Amino acid sequence: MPTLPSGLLGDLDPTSDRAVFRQIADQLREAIDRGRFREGEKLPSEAELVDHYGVSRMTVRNSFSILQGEGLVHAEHGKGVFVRPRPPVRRLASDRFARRHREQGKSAFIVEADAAGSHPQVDSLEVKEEKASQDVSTRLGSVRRVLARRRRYLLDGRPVEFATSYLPLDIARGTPIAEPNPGPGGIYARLEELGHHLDRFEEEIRARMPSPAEVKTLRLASGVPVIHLIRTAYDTEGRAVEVCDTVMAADAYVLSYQLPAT
Amino acid sequence: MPTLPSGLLGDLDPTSDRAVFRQIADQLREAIDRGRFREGEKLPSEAELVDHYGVSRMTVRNSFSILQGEGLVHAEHGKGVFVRPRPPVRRLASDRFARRHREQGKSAFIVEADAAGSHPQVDSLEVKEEKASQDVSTRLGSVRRVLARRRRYLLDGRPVEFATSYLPLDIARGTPIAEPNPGPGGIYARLEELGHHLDRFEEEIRARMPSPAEVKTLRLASGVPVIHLIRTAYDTEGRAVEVCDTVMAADAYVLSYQLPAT
DNA sequence: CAGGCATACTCGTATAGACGAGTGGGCAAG
DNA sequence: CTTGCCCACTCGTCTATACGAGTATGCCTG
Repeated sequence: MPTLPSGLLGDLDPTSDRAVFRQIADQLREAIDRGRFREGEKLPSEAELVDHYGVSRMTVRNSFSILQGEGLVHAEHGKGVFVRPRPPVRRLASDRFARRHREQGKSAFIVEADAAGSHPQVDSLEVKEEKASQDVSTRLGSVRRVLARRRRYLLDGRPVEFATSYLPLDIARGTPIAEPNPGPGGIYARLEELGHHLDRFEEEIRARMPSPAEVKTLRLASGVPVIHLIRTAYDTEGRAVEVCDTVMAADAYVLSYQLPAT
Repeated sequence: MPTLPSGLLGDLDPTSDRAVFRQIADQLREAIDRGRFREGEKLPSEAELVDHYGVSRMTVRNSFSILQGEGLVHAEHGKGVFVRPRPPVRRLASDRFARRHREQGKSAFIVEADAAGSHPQVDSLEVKEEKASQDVSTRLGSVRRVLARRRRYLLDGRPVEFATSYLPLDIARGTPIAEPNPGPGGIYARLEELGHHLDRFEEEIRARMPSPAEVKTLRLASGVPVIHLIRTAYDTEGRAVEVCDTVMAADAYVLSYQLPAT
């Protein structure tokens, strides 16, 4: 086992109140922040740190688990612990549903990702009628059953977003909206063709840690939160015509909104 | 030590591939989700779970640390492990900076919290001139130095938000904006009085795990992400007149935006 | 009755050891 | 040279133990 380059990491302060594993985590964090370890680079192995600090292995692992919780590092079984690379972020602008973006044949996601030089994919397509949850029912104005459209978005093979659209059956049933591929411009284009002219959207944004199911679906590393966005689309008569529930890997997104200062 | 009520938690599956500590975490998580343990309620102690499952204490603690990372529970030294209560959320509407909200003498935060029946506070007031960071400088259009206004917001004694406003010196120096208390309507009202008529805001939203400093300032429990919001205010001439950098405890906020479907 | 202390229970920190499993490189056999 | 195995190194899981420190309760003392 190669010994640790001296000077890379400091020593422990036995007089400090701070727990040993926190001191080790502090030193590793600082080294990462200062760029002594770069993105994707391997940190010293547990055994090396055990030697360097003269502590037991569980103490070192405890330090790593702190950094993992902060989303700074991730462990790979059999390989080592690595500085977590920051993925390229997808910027969602508040005008992303403007009519002018709805002209092309491909979905906004595909067009935008292609432009950014990434390889986009959409999978997990599921379209079915189901009972509306309490929340969705309230937002759509007390509907019992809805058409649900589920899909997962991937960039360069990595899942980044999982979204479900809910539409009242009297609007969607028997229309292209109920097809797996609703056609150019997506369901908003279809809604307008069907006479439901869109007036405004309302978006609610939360952030939280993912459920185990979300970790699985989005292949999330530990220490990565999700952004939970719920969008409601209203037509010009003030009726809610769609609710879209989206869960995004928070390390892959920046949301951007333009607000008038009225 | 009281023995665990039978039936509350299941048994382990020795044939399962799933690690023991994950199985225990699964069972606790499910019990919480089903409401068998309510918000704020104490979970079985480590010793009780050691007895119930016949595993070592570190294994039980490992299970708890999973649930802590998910933000489901929090431990209190000397007391026990508790289901983390969901605090009341503060809803931020996208029209919160509209002029009509700027008339009253008190800040938007105080007015809104009072209306919601909470006890609001603002502290950590710091107003000083400093060197602009690279990011702030870019956003404000290559300024070197800025006026920085820092403050922390609390609801019912709990810190929920930490914000810093940056303004170019040529706008803010020597004006009420450079005073600790800028007066009724806040700095946006002062900006308009000084002839900088606000035209629009741009808000960028990210979510991530907090830094140790943010954990301290916002007294965050583990497993609680932060929402990082950067707002830039533009005047009618298109000049950026303020950048506000805000870090919010994600469990205390829902952001809401109204978007036209143009 | 009031105050203080002892105690039991809680989680926090740390050690030492064991075995398992994924990865990758080198060496030996074909 | 290629194939396949072995081994070293990595992290993952689990046990058993020890002591420290915060909390709450009840008893004992004044």
